[in-house]
Amino acid sequence: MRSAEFDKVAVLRAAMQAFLNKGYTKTSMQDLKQATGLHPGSIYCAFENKRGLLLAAISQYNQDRSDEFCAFFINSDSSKQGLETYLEHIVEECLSCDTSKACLLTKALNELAEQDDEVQTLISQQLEAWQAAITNKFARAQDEGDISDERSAECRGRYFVMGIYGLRTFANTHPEPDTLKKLAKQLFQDVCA
Amino acid sequence: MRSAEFDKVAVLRAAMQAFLNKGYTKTSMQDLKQATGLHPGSIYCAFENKRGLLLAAISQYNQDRSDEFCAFFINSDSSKQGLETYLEHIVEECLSCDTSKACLLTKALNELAEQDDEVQTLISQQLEAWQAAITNKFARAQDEGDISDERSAECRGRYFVMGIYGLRTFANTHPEPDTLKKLAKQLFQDVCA
DNA sequence: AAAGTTCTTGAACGATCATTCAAATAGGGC
DNA sequence: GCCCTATTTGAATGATCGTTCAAGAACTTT
Repeated sequence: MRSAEFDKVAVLRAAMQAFLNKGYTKTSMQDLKQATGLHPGSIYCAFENKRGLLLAAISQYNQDRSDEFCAFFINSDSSKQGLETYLEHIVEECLSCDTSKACLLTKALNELAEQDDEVQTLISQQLEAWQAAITNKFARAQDEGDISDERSAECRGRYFVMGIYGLRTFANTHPEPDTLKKLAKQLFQDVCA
Repeated sequence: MRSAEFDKVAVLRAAMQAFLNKGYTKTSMQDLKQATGLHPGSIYCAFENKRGLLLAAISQYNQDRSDEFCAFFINSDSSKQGLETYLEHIVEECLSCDTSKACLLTKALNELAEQDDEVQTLISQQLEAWQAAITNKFARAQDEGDISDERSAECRGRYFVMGIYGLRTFANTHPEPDTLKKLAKQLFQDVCA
């Protein structure tokens, strides 16, 4: 038995960057070859086809983002504070120059949802899990006494997620730090009220 | 002199539907031929190329949406009420089955912004004009005494636009009427507070 | 009604795409 | 150290893409 020579995680991270830069359809196998360092045959051997590479890259992206999210809460005893810092982190991400400011999940969902049910289902499940994780933090914050029980955690989680979607789209045409920070501040204030 | 035989506006509306269904890149000239009824040569004669057709379709889309927006305020003496009805209309649009629930401007911006500066500029200007129109209605509502002057109309306009972006994206994974209506209700309450 | 000009038609073009495959290469088991 | 098997390689393939263009059709003018 001979094992593959490449680092699968590194390849997937390179592929997700390529897909983020140009979108799935416009990213050619040549682009992917250059980005990942893998020849077409190797990609087909490891991921079946271009679409398989996208699915694997999406899963890796979700894993990375999930880990990143959790990191905001491991050394914090205030869930509310963690959520606020997380939101500030997203704003910073929107302000960064590179194209990673978009979310691969929503980007791929917008591009492929209507023509690929499997991609649609996979991404929907991952976005649902992300929303559930956020909702869970709101419930924690309520337990910790930092947020009132007047509105449910589910309600707040949905609104927070909607706000992040909106912020990301808004940042496409208004990448000004002050504007985005002010919007995020207001969003957080409203979602905690 | 012989005039063209086709109805330009009807062709552009058909083209925008095609672009909304599959996205710009994945909409082939064959798709456009079928959608518009125009043969490739005629499209190139009238719009120079596929990209020219997209630009014209985007402008037509913007025109249609602008007219639609204005209609919510012509027979109303309450700008606040008009904005609320407009938001409800957007929610209904998100809930409709067809693919027109997405916005062609944001969809095209997401797909093409990073590789086509002219598309990026055109769409940004139109989104900016849309936001300015909304901001103007908030200023009117303040003049009419229905909304306080505590926060500026610009601030409220930005937040409202951000919320609509978020609602549209959220609807992709959660097309449930009750959820969306509740989110929109909360959004309107927050933006008017 | 005939001529002239413009629009329409759709086959043909080169380019590029995702994908395949047979040859070359290199590690694991004996 | 040698064979076997799995991986890597990259040129070749067929399909599809946007685009072009020459011929035919139709409207306008005289």
